[in-house]
Amino acid sequence: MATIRDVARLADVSVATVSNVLNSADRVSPELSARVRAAMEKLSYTPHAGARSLRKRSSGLIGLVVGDITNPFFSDLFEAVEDAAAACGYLVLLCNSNERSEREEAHLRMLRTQRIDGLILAPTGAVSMNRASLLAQLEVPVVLVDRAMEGLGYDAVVLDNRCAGFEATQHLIACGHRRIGLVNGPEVFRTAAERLAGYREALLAAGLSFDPALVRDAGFRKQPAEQAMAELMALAEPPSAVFATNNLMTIGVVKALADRGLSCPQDVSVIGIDDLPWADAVSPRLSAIAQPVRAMGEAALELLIRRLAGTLNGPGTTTVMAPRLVIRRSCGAPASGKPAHVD
Amino acid sequence: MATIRDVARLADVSVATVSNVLNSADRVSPELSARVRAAMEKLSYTPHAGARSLRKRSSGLIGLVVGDITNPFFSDLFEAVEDAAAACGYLVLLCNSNERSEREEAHLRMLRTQRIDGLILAPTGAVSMNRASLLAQLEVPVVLVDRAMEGLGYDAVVLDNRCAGFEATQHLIACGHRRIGLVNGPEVFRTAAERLAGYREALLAAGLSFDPALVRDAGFRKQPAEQAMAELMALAEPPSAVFATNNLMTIGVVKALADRGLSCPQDVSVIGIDDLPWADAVSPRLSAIAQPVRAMGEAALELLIRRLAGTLNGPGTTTVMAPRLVIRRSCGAPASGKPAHVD
DNA sequence: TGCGCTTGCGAAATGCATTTCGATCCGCAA
DNA sequence: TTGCGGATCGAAATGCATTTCGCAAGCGCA
Repeated sequence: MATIRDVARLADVSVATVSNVLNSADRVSPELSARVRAAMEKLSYTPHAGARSLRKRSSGLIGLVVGDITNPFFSDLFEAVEDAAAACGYLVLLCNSNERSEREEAHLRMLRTQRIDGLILAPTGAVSMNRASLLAQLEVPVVLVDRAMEGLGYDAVVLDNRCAGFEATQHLIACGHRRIGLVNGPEVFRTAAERLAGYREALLAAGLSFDPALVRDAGFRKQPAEQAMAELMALAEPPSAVFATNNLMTIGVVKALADRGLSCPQDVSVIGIDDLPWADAVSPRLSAIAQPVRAMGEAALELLIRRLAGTLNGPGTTTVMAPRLVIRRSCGAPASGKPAHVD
Repeated sequence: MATIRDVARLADVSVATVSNVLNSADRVSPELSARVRAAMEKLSYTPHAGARSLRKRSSGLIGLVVGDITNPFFSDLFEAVEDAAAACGYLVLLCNSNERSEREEAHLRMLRTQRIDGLILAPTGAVSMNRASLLAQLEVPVVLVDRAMEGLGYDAVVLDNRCAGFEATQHLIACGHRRIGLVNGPEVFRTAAERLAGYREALLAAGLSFDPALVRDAGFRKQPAEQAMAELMALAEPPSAVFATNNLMTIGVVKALADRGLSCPQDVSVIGIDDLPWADAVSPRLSAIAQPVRAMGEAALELLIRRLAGTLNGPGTTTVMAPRLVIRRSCGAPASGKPAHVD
């Protein structure tokens, strides 16, 4: 493979000139530049990223670590970040932790050996000291997405989760529901805690009482959500509507309903967080709280770029994005009587 | 950030010894190794991937380029490849071309500057000479996934598309259907052409005639599939069942049906290629031809690893994977009369 | 014509880890 | 005691691109 020396030799200039053509184009005369470019073309020369990152103190790499790339939220996020990064000349290194923190930490270490210029992190699980120190060792700007971590001083881009919880619940209340189930994630996550808070506020605002029996932790996963939903429906007084706080759990809830022969929204209304491409194709057409995923990804990248450029300094900022209620058909008036109980 | 020299100084050994501890552990005595390791720990030393890739002739990076990471097929593929790669000590660089070949080519160039050790490619669009030469310039093993490219001599891992088309169609025929629509991708893609071939064979085997009016090209995308389905249903003799040859188009087909107030499978049966996590949760519960995505990703990576290790030589091989028919509820007997025509 | 400055270019140092190859030191045998 | 093989270790070269700094040529101006 051709090196910069080969190009220099062929163009009959010094290597410095070739480098200047590549990097500071204005420092070399047009005709010489053309000659050099022709030589590069002929040799189909491509600079060596390793050598380059060795010399400059930057690799042009940005890390993006997510918990589950098969979750549409994260794949959309990746797409948004990659598009925005490409526009700035950065390459993004995607790391999928499968929601396992050892893997996440292994990834963090490997990102360090890659000498990434910056990191966008959607943290999995709780903040361990271990992870905090891994992040610090990176010695690069970090932007948190989706889930904020307190006290580390990083920038963060998050959904207004309280608002999301409030609006979803409010919508169900507006449909006439009085007993509303909540299939939530673990409250140790701020996202879950805040969505719960919004739920409670909406109940309160409507003069409804909060019933802990209607709230389940399904770990943000499909399978447990199915189980949780089954439990809710087995209650003496089952809810007439359910709010699931992420896309995976929404699927679980809908499946649990279908498995018991209950239909939505006739028997039970459902609303979820995260809109999905097929939500308006299948039955029930799911109403949802949509997250502005693309905007979140772009905002995160912009924060990172500004930190890298030195345009942004000082303590971390938190950007809160507004959720958007998408009304389809999965929420209707509660059935007059108790829903048919199939078992 | 600490360098190998700092570690050497602190451990009071030469840099070569530190390097040996890292790379050929057996070449250094246990106690010295421990001392070095302690020094690395204390300095929280991490080797510089750039410098390393400069000296070794490999970067430890594998490229994976896909057309659309938000398509579950590809995000599953990434997950499988990344898992397998991590087990072999490789890092995977995901490139999302958004199905645009300029972007794909830009990615290929950038992968070259990164000096990737190997590439797994799910090619977008047709094979241009341009792309072929970009691949050749990479000078690394290439494994094709999902869509094979003829004549370049690369290894490939593909679905048995003929069989997939055959089985899907056969299933619909077994349900009693006689007029079966095909919402296919562009026939310039072998995947599409072969799925069509399977469809025709199944018709033939059942003594049914092939009606070109029932076949539409929806470009493997949702929106056009919706349109195509609308056209099919507007036919004087609309099909009583439809086979969509990928997940995006399946969604479009289902949506078109729902939009016209038709229900599945009562009015029209639907089967698609690619199984989806929500397929058994919503209505219709979609029957589908599942692709062994994980296995395909793993097979692709293994081929690559064997090429890299020199265990595998010679001309490219093609690994054909068997599809699996997943029967749920979206295929039933055709309605006795013509389906209600709502417009 | 001569002086000083701008501009364009090249030589060489630099960044970090790997690897080759020669040096050293050990124990063991003669 | 001397010599030798083997096990360990270290000095230095190497890979590639960037960048600093000095040099030279070309320019304008007096």
